[in-house]
Amino acid sequence: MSQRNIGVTHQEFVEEACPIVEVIDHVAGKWSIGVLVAAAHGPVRFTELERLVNGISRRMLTLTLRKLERDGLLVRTVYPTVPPKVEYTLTDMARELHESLASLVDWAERHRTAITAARRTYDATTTP
Amino acid sequence: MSQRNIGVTHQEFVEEACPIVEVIDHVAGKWSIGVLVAAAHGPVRFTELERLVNGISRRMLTLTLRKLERDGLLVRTVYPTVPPKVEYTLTDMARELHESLASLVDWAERHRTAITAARRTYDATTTP
DNA sequence: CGGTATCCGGGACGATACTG
DNA sequence: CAGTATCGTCCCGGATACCG
Repeated sequence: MSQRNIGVTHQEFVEEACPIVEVIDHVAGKWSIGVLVAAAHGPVRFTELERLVNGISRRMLTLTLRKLERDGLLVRTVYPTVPPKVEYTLTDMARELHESLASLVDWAERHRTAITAARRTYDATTTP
Repeated sequence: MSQRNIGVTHQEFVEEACPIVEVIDHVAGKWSIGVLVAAAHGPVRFTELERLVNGISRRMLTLTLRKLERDGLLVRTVYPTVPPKVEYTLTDMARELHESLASLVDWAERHRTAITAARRTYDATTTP
């Protein structure tokens, strides 16, 4: 990665090249997985997602949704009612992804105590 | 997330709770997937990984390896020779994860042009 | 209800240089 | 070969406040 990307941010530079690593980074990002999995059941509203995705802030939810919409993984449907109603739906491309994500989450749930234990051991042996 | 986590970083705070989102964040992080997939073939050396994982810097490779080792996903074996030789091997826990990761990478490869196209469309319709 | 705007601290990350 | 150290930048992401 040369230093001659003057006037262009690293973000833009990487997007230009669009390697898989960057695609994965979007799709498998901290919040993206939660949102994608939560939206898999069917159309989901903004506030629902806020509750379903544990620990996400309103700001990050908005940003994550916009990013996923931009990548063509989510469709945003606005119903011009009062109060407003907005629904998010997975695209076919995203639905195809769902199984991989689900198995990832499953793995994480099954092994998270083992991971916590491994960390404690590692920390104990490196910092006495 | 209360504001009363004085004296404790956000990192530490989240690790304490250790929710799946944080486990996934480690495992599915930008570089972690690449490293994990590259190491799946068998024992891999540091320099090999540097070549296999496209675009990673030496620094990030080291940090990623340490993080994965700490989480109990990688075993680091040092051979006390000159020049030194270090091998990284997946643990059983990590090997179990490999299939999910591989299908994720496969998905990303199959759809990355579609994603690039979706972005262009999105950008064109939002910023005229 | 479903956002947007602003502020700001801390972490992610590359570049560069040095080492056993 | 396989790292560590240091530095500087950019961006992630929470807190808070405001809006149609």
